[in-house]
Amino acid sequence: MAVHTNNKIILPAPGFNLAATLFSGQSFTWQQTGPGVYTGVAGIHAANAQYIDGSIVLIPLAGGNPGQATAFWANYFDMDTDYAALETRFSRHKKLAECVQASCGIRVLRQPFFDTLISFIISQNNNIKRITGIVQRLAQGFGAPLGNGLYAFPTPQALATLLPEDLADIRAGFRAKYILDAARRVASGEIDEARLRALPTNEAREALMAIVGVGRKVADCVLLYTLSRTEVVPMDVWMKRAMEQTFPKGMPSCASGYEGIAQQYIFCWARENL
DNA sequence: GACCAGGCGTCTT
DNA sequence: AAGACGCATGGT
Repeated sequence: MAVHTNNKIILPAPGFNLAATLFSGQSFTWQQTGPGVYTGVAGIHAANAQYIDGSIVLIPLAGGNPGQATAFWANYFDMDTDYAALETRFSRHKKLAECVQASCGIRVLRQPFFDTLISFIISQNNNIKRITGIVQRLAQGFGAPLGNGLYAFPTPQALATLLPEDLADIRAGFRAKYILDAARRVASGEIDEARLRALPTNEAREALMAIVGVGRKVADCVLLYTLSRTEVVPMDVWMKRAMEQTFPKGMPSCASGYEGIAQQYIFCWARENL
């Protein structure tokens, strides 16, 4: 499945679209650093990524040993899910087939818990460009340096003791207090990733929504992008508009169990066509 | 259910 | 150059 040789990690992923996935609004920690080359950070890991001959080719820049890095990125890019099979299944529905066509090769990333929680708190009432900037400044200001000008995402502990004014330079606006509330609850153990994983989706959502600044939408993004609860559909106002125009009767049943992934396809299609 | 909470990217004038 | 508008929302 995943091969690592000469400090390279090769993840076979036929039909994958790296750039579309990286910049589809799931993650805010990647940037293009060359033609077809993308540099990104997730947790303590950093890597250059390219898509070559049907495979994701990663050159780790920071993180654990080669074995750990391989396992981390294979999970990150959701290698255990058969996207070809999903696309075939979604394509049974005429309209959803169009969305699959348009989204060409999107995968739903499995991102580190705390990164995702904070990133999506920042994403509320905000746009991708600005979100990326805020996340970057947060990492530079409070994350561990990884070399090459890259910074790990800050730990909950690093943020938990801060005050909103300490985040002024981050320019997160009114979201600063939300970031800190989330960090404190995670640092104290009140919100615990392992415990959330053991919980049914409804209860995990409820627990997340106890954080000030986490509503239904942000909670569902965390459920989908880190806990891989593919049945949730993080429905925002923009998406609602797209859905009502595209699927007046709701999500097609052929997506059943993978609504969140189907939504990602719809989202990409809608961005092009609506 | 209305309204407010930073500030910034982007589009208009 | 300045102003308007909207934002992958949530709290009050």
